[in-house]
Amino acid sequence: MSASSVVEELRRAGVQRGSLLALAIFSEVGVGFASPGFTASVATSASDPAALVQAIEDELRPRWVEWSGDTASALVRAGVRVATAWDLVAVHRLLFGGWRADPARVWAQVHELPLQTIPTAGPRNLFSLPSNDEADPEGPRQPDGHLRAEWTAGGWHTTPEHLARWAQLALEVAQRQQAQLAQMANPERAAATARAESTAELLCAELAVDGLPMDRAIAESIIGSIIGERPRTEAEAVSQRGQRDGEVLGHAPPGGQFDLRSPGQVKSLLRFVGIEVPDTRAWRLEALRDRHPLVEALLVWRKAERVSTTYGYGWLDENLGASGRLRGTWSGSDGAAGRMTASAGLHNMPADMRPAVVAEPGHVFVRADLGQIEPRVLAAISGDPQLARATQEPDLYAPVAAQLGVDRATAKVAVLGAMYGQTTGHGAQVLPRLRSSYPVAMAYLDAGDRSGQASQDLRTYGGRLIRMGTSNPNEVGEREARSQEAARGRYGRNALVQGAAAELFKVWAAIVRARGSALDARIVLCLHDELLVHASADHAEAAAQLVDDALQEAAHRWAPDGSVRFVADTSVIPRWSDAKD
DNA sequence: TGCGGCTATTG
DNA sequence: CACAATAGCCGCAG
Repeated sequence: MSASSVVEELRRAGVQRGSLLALAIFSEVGVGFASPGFTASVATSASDPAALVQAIEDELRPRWVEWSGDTASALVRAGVRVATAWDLVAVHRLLFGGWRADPARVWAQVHELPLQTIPTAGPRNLFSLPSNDEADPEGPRQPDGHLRAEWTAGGWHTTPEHLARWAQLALEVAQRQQAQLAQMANPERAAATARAESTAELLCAELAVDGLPMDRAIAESIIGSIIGERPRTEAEAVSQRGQRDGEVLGHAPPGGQFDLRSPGQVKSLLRFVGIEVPDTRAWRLEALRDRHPLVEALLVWRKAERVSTTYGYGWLDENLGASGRLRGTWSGSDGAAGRMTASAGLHNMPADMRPAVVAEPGHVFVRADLGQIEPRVLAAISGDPQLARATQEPDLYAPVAAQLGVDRATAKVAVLGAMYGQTTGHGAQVLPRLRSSYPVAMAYLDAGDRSGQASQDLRTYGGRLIRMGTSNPNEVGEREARSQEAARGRYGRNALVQGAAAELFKVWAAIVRARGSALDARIVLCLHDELLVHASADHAEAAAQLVDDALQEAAHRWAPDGSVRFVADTSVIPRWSDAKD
């Protein structure tokens, strides 16, 4: 079947820009499509699945319904980047919270079926229940409504017809998800979040394939300056290690046997030289630098050990490809509040390594980071008019400090402390003034705190469910229980802010991704409040403008009332580490 | 072998 | 060491 005839059939079936078109693709077998009232499948032997998807994208630009980011990854690897998607896993996590989102679970929860009765995989023809579809006893549904284990276990997609059925099921899930989103407190906003979260999955698939441009020679020279040349043999590695250890142990009295990698033994070692500490964390040792030369040596050792074990030659070998791209796995909505996460050190690369992140020849980075995103987000989601007024200033903490009658540093720790749930220290002393100046914002945070303490689930501004796990009061003592309750309160309080910030960030990233494709400007790193865009030097200014414009558009779409201002610090630089402006 | 504790790195 | 994350090694239980 030719690509053009498939496109024509889909067009006749009413598929157009933005309409749901479910996709199931398995390159060895073929591809299945499903839209309302229309299903099709094409075998790989008859047509290249990726080329077919590309043709449909070019002609119709539907919103592709995909079971998960795996589909997007397969497409990107095949060179196809679609504009929009409806990612069932991403929307499932939005609706129901949590992390687990295998097809059987996604299906069950959206159909309000009990999770306990999800069938577990078994031998194919043993104990398998008949389908509840009499016309199709081999079909995917059991009489109890669950998907049959054979259909969810994987490895079954052996024919194009199976893929078409799988696409049909995806479409049904998407429609049910949309119906559930429509019942939420703010249906339009929840649907918008679902679309942005789905697009984030597309972006994650692209980030994983594209990687972060990194100069291996520079990276190796930075590593070399901290831990020395790359060892050529195992013996050399052992000797280098021993030498590093010796630099510290040389300050200790002779005869002792201490493993510097064991916190307990480091504590003993410090006691040997007359220093007693409850733990050996760097910030604590920092203050004791002058007490004994061993402390300084230990701090230097720790830094080198970190590079040696985590961000050293092994790290480069494992994650930096021959093409000069650092690649990790990306997750679009991870953890407590749905932030993006990445492996391979992409989110926690030491600042010392960042000079090695260099744009390719003829290219630059557009680096943009959001200023004070969390308090600005708090102003928006809580609707606090006084805090919203403060966001009009480029430095939000200046008007807050004036309002509270304290210096800027105090205002900052107070605001951050309020969002984190801090109850002691310098910032907390200003809490009463914060409450009287910004009562709406503070009430919003307190409500999140109370829900958390009571183990009641929360929803973010964009509609993401924050599940509050219930603890077992019988298993812990009274004091421990109270401390856990307080921790849940801080968790709930912060998840509302952090989660909403993640939602705004993804809307921003999605717009940059969409607008940037025309300039061939590509996002190569997402870092919670920072975007790194790799662009041709010829289009540097246009790309920078695009990133700034995208933020204003994102803010307008995400919080249309417009009372809160969002600001980005944007610069065009050859290296990630280069100074702003 | 798996897991909690400790530590360091980042936003 | 407030909130979140990834990741390595040690020590201990099974």
